[in-house]
Amino acid sequence: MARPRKFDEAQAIEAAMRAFWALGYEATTTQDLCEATGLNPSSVYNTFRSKRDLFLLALRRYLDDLAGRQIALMESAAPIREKVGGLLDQIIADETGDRLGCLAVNTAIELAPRDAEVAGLLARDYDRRITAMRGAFESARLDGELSGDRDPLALAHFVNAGVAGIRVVSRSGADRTALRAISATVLAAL
Amino acid sequence: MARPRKFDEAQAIEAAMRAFWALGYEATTTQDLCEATGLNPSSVYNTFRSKRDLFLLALRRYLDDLAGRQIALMESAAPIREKVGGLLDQIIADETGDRLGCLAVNTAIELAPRDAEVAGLLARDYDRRITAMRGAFESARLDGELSGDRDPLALAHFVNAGVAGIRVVSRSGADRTALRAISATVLAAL
DNA sequence: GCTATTTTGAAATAGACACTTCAAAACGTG
DNA sequence: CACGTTTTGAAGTGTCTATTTCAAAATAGC
Repeated sequence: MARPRKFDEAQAIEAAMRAFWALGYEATTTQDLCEATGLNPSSVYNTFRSKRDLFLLALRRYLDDLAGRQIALMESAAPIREKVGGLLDQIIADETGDRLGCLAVNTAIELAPRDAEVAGLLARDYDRRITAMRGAFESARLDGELSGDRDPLALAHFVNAGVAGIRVVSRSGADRTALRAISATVLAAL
Repeated sequence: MARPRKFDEAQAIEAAMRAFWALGYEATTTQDLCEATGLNPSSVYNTFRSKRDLFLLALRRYLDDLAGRQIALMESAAPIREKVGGLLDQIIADETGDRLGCLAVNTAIELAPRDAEVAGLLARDYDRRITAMRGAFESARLDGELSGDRDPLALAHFVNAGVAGIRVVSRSGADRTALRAISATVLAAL
């Protein structure tokens, strides 16, 4: 019926995602995107319409992945302090290893204030993660792992802010020791 | 001796600071800077050499201001929980009021990963604020406001991450109630 | 194997962006 | 008041950026 594509759309979105992730939205040029995906501009624009539309696809993919993994962790059978500790360890490994950081945090800062659609995607993702984490804190309270007077929703927001805070201060020059101190203090506050 | 300037350099830096603050480094154009400062491009470039140099001046100014206010608060005579509570209240007012956010956080995310000089400025500022806050926690321990087994440096890093975390989750869609829950949990953890 | 339809590659385009040029203007000083 | 020097405004400059164009290429169905 027509000439078939040479490339895999999902793979291209993932490549674009990595480019946006590493460079930020504004600093990523169409040339960067073409090099990352291995595509010609005409293919990129024929398939994805615009840089912004491609970014939205990449962001959606990133957020689904992120929320998926966090929700799985929160719904697992481990004790609550192990779940939260595992999450924090993951963030620290992330920030001290490849130093890529987090596309959700980057986007919340760079783009959300002036792009309502982006802000909406982030808010939806935040809600999903908060809901899963609140569920985990509620179960923990029922299991007696947590004192009954703690508010699961407040704790979920608190841990989430801890995660975001670690990411930011890591980029402000805090070293691994500092990040571990923060993580330990967050855990001790549960 | 020569034609005098029509404008005040410090005022121009402050205007530029506000533009970078609201829009981010990449998204702020030379035209934005000219409009914000009320200057002709030739005056901007004659005075400040480049967009990046002007940004560095604006960032320095912002960080000095920020650190100055935080250090003054930490060195004040109030009880430690009042100091930290006041700081957190300020952040929440900031994020729910004019919604401008924080240039230091924005820059740590957008620019620091690919600009060593910027990263250096942020690291220096982070150190100053941590030092002042650690001092406040140390005094509080001596005054018996804080149990003796708490590590003042760890607490300083923790509160700082809490501040940054509140700013990020606020931009991810968290509402005022959520921010207050985070603030309360941080305070309760001291 | 022709046709209709879509993709691809190379080249182009229009506008924006960071920055410059240069002559006229505006002083302090001698 | 004229000189030396710097600033200013208007108008550029070259480069980059997002996006488009268009003809050639590649298929599936007839």
